[in-house]
Amino acid sequence: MPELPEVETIVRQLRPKMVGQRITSFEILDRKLALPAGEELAGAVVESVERLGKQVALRLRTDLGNRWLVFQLRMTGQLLWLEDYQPVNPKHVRMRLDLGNNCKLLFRDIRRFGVIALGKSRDEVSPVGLEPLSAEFIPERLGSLIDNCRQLLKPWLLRQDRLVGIGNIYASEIPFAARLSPSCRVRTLSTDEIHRLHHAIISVLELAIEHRGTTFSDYRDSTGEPGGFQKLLKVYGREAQPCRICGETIRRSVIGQRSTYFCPGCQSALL
DNA sequence: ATTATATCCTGATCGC
DNA sequence: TGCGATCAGGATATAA
Repeated sequence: MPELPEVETIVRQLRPKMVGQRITSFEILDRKLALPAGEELAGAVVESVERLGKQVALRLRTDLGNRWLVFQLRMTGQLLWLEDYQPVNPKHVRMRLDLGNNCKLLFRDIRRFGVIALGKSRDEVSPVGLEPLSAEFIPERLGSLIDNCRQLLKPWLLRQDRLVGIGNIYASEIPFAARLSPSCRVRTLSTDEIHRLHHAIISVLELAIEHRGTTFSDYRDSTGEPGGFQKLLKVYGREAQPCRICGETIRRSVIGQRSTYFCPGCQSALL
């Protein structure tokens, strides 16, 4: 499931390949994908490739002005970059962009939860939450985002209207790194705990980016390669295995209908 | 206002 | 061998 580190990995790979390239043609192969005014895409030039939360955004220069083409990969979406006649698994391809020199960008998506949108400005296509790797994200800002919220920590981390980019894997890994229970109430966190959480969010996401994201099932980068961070997961998917820090048995519980993993030894205030 | 639940969708897995 | 049930979860709409 592509979260911030996985999407960042894809964006960093696509940027040098795509910037300056012209979209010569495109095809939508899944009629579930609606793209109003999609005809504006043909002939557009890619000005930049950016990550907006969990979205991959292409800023395009078209005859009608700037356009933003954004891909939400959701559960199983992949953006695959192909050069020349490089073979690819043709199944589940939902959209194809043709660029110069026989290069193609394929949007593959097994479960078809992914979404494509076309907007006229960055604001129009940006998620509302704060980027956790931006300079604005400081402990005091985290505190004000939490404010008086009554939610448990783990579901709070999944809220894209507060912080963007965290999904179910990192929403377990971050509380572990902060030594906080995923089921503690965010409003009860002390100043010290807010600082630990702030540091954990940044360090876990940055380390995961260094390792090109986590492949648990379907995630692949734009070259089709899996990530490397799954080898470094401390709790996610490790139910009944020993904690790498304290040796206690990692446990799984369901919070907000989602699997949640934690170490009862390292993370206080258990469920 | 907040929190819980249902929905979308396919492939992998499991029990019989 | 096959078949049905279950599970995985990002985001959103709707219900409580």
